[in-house]
Amino acid sequence: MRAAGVSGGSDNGVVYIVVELMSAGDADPSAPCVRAVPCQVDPVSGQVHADAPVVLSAADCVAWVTDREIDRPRWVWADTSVVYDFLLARGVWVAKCHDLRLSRAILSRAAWVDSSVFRAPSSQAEQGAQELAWWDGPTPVAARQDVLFDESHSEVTPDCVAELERQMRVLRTAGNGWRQRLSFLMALESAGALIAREMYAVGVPWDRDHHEALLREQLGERPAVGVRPAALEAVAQELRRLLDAPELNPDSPKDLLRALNSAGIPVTTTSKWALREHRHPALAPLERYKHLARLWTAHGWAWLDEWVSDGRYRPVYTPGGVVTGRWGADGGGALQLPRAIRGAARAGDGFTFVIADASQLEPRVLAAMSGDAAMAEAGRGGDMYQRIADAGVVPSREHAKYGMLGAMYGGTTGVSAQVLPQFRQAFPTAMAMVESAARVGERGGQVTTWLGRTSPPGVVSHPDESDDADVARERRLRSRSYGRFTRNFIVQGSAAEWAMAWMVEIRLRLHQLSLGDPTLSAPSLVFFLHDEVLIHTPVEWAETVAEVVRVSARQAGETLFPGSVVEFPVKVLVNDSYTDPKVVSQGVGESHGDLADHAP
DNA sequence: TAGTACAGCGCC
DNA sequence: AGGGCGCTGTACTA
Repeated sequence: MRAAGVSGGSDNGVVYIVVELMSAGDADPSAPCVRAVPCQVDPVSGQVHADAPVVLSAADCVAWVTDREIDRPRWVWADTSVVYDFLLARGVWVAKCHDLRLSRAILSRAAWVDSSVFRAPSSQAEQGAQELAWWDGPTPVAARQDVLFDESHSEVTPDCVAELERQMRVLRTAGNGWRQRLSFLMALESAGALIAREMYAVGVPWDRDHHEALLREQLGERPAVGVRPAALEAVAQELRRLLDAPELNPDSPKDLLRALNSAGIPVTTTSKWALREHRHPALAPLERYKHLARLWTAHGWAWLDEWVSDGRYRPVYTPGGVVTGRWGADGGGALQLPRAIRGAARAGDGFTFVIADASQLEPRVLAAMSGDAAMAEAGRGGDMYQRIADAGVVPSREHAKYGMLGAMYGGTTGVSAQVLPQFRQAFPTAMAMVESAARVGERGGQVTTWLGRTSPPGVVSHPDESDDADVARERRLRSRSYGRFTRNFIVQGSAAEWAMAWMVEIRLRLHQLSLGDPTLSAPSLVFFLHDEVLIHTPVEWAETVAEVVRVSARQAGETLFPGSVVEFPVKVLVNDSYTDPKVVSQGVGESHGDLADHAP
């Protein structure tokens, strides 16, 4: 299957259907609910030719498209989280969309386009300016489903067709190569938004009893509100005794720091890594206290009450929520679920999880985008860090790992700085790319990811003779810091693009699978963590799904980096609970996604 | 009382 | 070590 949803490089001939919700209706799929405007986009000018609007029910949405023999039109709407939630609740699955807000954010920051039309209304200045501001603002309360169609809140009626046309025109101010990449990026970002809402709708099967047993084991019984759990209070008491500080509140860093200093521990911060430099009988219990306190406050009973219902944990993702293009999370801590509680994610009866993560994704993306042949070669057929060590570039796997992290993050000390010269020599092309990105950032310039997402403008600050030494030093530090950011931006952001392409491929293939068996028991993507996905699937499809995950990784690499020899192996694990493929399947996981998978 | 800054730690 | 986040409690400001 060619992944139509991903190959958004060209929009020639694509039919766009602009969709707006027009009536709350009810859950009845036959009730009229959306106004749909079929459009064609002129490939040269970007002009949008709109047909007459049609009013559709949810049931119509699918049938109508089929009747018109349109294969997978691109649905266009202001906000995926508003319109798609509405459609999903009525059983409408959408193959691909164009999220106007997410796409506008990409285009309006992109270095390679002239986006002035987003800021300069051509006519009807007052009204026009308001509408332009609407597009850049947050989703208005009135558009959210909980208060949908509450007219009192909406002062501006956004014109989705007009916004689509603005975006298509802006896109065409980019050179041909960047136009295709940005177009692709918008397609990926929009598809990601679909996936994020589908994940929310499905949820991760979550075993409350298991989670509570885990809490009881470590913290004791659930305490009254505002009271420390017994086990935590016991550790606090022990700390007060060991530090000879009867009034100590270990939750107060200030209080704690004072107590530590009084006890003769010369630290200036109470952070875990600083304390590990010292020896004192209180430090082990303190680390234990911090661990338990975190578990209790962030992922304890209150978390369960708020985020798990009907046996499902529903992660709230915000695609494009991070400057680099990574997804963010909004409540529930979807991107910070501690390993310690992941075991509470348990597959339902007759189901299991396919857990997959991409091995050493960022270095591989760096190798591919820079075209560094040596780095690509180091990633062939196995553990990249081990192979770098084996090749004699550095003495050990650890050196290779920290060297790579230093290259991508801008490490200046320790092992990462120490092996920099060897890395420069062994991987000149890749190192030149990240170091060039760093220099651009240091000068206050902007860099872009592989698909053209652009870093925020840096702060340009020129030296001045009147500066004293401190000011000059501060400016140098800021400049270096921004350089580390832009250095990492190109890698982290491009890796996020790979991850989205991977997930979109997986989604379309899983959908193909379920077409053959249109029952409720289809495999679903339920969780995502930067370079890792969790799929809930009927047991009998687990191996098929595992293969889908591997094939999709290969396809994502080929789609993003055509002709590149860089491999993107994934570790795949089939398990009834959410455990870590990195830990559980050393060796085993690789044999799933092994060399045979990458053979021509 | 409400909002915000910061420290600290969870994840990648 | 170095990049990106979200969430929590404490401590502080308005």
